[in-house]
Amino acid sequence: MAKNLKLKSARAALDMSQEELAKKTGVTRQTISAVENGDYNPTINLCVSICRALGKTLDDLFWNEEELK
Amino acid sequence: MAKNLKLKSARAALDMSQEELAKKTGVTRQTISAVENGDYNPTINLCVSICRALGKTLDDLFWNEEELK
DNA sequence: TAACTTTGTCAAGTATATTTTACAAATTTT
DNA sequence: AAAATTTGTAAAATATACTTGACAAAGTTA
Repeated sequence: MAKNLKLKSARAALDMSQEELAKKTGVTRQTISAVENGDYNPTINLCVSICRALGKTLDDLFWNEEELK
Repeated sequence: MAKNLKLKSARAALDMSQEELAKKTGVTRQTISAVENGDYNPTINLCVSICRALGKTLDDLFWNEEELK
């Protein structure tokens, strides 16, 4: 799976560490790392929590228009 | 968890059965039923597949602006 | 350069998403 | 009304999301 660079940069834009984001979303730092690196397939609830913590929407962070698999 | 009525109605608008949607998204009919009825928390990949099958985006079907939990 | 923070990763465990099989209720079609 | 299709649901099994603990590699700050 591909890295999620949109997520990574949205977090960087807020100068927030993976640990901080993890705490805000109620999940582990390792989980945030894995999501950013595309190591697996998070649940929609986690995706929504991440979006809320970063002031973004699902389409902003988890939707890729191009890759029409 | 709440029912996903946006999904249910998007599918109805295409006159597509749960079975058809299940086939298109590579998942079981029961899984589609469970997602529509809010019985659990699907993975983002499944949500994206569903969106693609219905010609919608994640924000269309899985984002609720109001409930700012 | 040395302390400190941040990030990647791994292995073993737990929780839960998804499958399979199956049956009944509800809806639609004939 | 009967036949056929669609949907809800349930129990047991499997796959995988997520946790915990831990260590090393980068990156940042003093």
